[in-house]
Amino acid sequence: MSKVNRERPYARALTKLRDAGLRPTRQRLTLAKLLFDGLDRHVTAEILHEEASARNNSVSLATVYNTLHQFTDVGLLREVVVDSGRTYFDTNTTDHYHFFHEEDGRLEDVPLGDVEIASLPAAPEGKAYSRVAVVIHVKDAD
Amino acid sequence: MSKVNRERPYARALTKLRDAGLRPTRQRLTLAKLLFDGLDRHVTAEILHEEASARNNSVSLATVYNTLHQFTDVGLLREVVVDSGRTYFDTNTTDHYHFFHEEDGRLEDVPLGDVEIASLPAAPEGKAYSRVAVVIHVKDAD
DNA sequence: GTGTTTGCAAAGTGTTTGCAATTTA
DNA sequence: TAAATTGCAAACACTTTGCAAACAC
Repeated sequence: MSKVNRERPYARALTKLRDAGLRPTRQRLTLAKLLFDGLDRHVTAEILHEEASARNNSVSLATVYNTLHQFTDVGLLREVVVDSGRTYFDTNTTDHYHFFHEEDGRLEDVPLGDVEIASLPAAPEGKAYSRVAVVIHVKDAD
Repeated sequence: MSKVNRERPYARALTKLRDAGLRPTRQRLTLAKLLFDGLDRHVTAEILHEEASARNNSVSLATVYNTLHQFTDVGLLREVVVDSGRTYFDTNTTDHYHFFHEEDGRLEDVPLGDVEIASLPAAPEGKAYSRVAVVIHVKDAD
C-alpha cells in the first residue's frame, strides 16, 4: 500500500508530461508532482522552488521559472494576475474566479457557478471578449 | 480667452492638492495637471514621467513614483492590477470595472452599471468583502 | 551521438530608499 | 528657519537570458 501511495503521484505527473509532449526530466517530474497533487494550487516561482528544496529535490530557480512557463504554454497551468510584482500560477485551468485574501496574499478558487454575471457591456468596436477575470478581494471581518 | 484655457487646469490641480492637504509644489502641480485633465486616465509611472518631460516640466522618476503613491493614499488615484510587473494608476476613483486590451495593454473604464453581478459566493468564514475587481479582457475580433 | 534541458551568473525590469541639497510656508 | 520635498544613485525584488555542462532518447 505504501508503494501505491508513492507511485500514484509519480504516474500522474508522468502522464501529464507525456501528454503535453514534454520530456519527463527529474526537474519537471519534481515540479509536476508538487503542482498536480489533486488539489487546486496557486503558486509563485519562489514558493515552488522552496517546496522542491524542502523535499531534497532542488530545482534551480531559473528552471522553475522556465518550467512554469512551459507548463502554461501547453495548458497545464494558467497565469493569474492579482498582484503587480508577483506572478501566480494556477493548476485549475478551467474557467473560474478567485478570492484574494488581502491580509496574506493568498488566492482561493471560486467556482464559475458561484458568480452569476447577468449582463456585460458590449465589447468595444472591432474587439471580441477574450475572458472575464473576477477577483473578489476579502479581508478579515471586524 | 486663452488666459482662461491656460489657467483652468492649473486651478483645478491646485484645488485638488489643497483639498488633499498636499503642498502644491511644482512637481505635484505638473503631475496633477497631467492626471486630472477632466478625462479618466490610466497611467504608469513611466508614461507620466515621459509626459512631464515632453512638456519641459521634468519630474524625476523617483518623485513620480512617490507622488503617485501619495495621490493614491489621499484618494486622488486608485491602483489597478491587470499586469504583473507594471502598476497602473486610475484617475477614476469611483467603483467601476475595466476593459483590458490584450494587444496593447491599454485599459478602458467600464461603468459600474454596465456589469450586473446577480450573485456572489458567501465570503469565506471570518472574512468580509473588500471589493470586487472585474477585468474584461478583449482582443481584436477576427 | 545528437538534440534537449539545466544551472549558473549576469543582465534586465520596474520600483523603492537613503540622504544631501533644495524648496515651501 | 524649520519642516517638507526633491533628485540622484544605489539598492531591491522578481524575472529573463546566454551559454557551457549534463542529460534523455
